[in-house]
Amino acid sequence: MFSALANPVRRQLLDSLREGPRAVSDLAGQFSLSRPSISEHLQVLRGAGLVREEPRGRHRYYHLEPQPLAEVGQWLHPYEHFWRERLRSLRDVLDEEFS
Amino acid sequence: MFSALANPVRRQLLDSLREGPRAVSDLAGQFSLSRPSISEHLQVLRGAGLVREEPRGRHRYYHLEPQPLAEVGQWLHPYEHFWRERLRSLRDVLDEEFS
DNA sequence: GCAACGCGTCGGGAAAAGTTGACGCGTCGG
DNA sequence: CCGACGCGTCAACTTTTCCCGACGCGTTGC
Repeated sequence: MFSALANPVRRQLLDSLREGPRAVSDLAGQFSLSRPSISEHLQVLRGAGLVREEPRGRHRYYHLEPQPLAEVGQWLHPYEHFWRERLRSLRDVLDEEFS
Repeated sequence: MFSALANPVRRQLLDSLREGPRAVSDLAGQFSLSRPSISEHLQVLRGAGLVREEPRGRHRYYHLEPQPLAEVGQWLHPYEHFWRERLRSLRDVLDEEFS
């Protein structure tokens, strides 16, 4: 899951798919990468359950499938508490400094 | 940032550091990895700003520094909307199915 | 039909990541 | 002062990731 998101190209692919389903060549147009590379990135995303493919004629539309990202949110959750804590204490310091 | 979290060992290191600062050998004990490996993983985390080192005597305590994780939260945020949407519609289907 | 198109996949090469033993440096305890 | 300890770093190796050209297969349009 995390390793699927480790690559910036794959994250950008997901970002693009937020606006709706897209065909491979269409997606590949955004990058200075060969089409096979994009195809393989999409396979990785599919392996993580983050996209779904819908073959339509000779095109193949990829759909965003965001549920697995909830797992990332779960991992992140205990830390959210921590960094909010941090920001709060920072704010307190600043309050004291400039009050 | 994401690539720093891509490795399961590094995520587990962060998890351990949630409970408080720890020395390297102490951390290394949890894994079936050599100590140098752990050291280098910690360097990666330090490069991402996720840990801070506090040398104390011949030990070196690593502290969790969770702020940069907020960046992950930000990236995730637009998707949160999506997967909640998904769960809601799933719930609606189930409601209709079993009501 | 048949040429052009859209894709997946495979083979192979390059680059990056991960792992370890060996070494060196500072610190601690006796 | 000296041996043991904790740690970072380096050199070398293995594994994984990334990228592309080449190929094959089904689809589309003429």
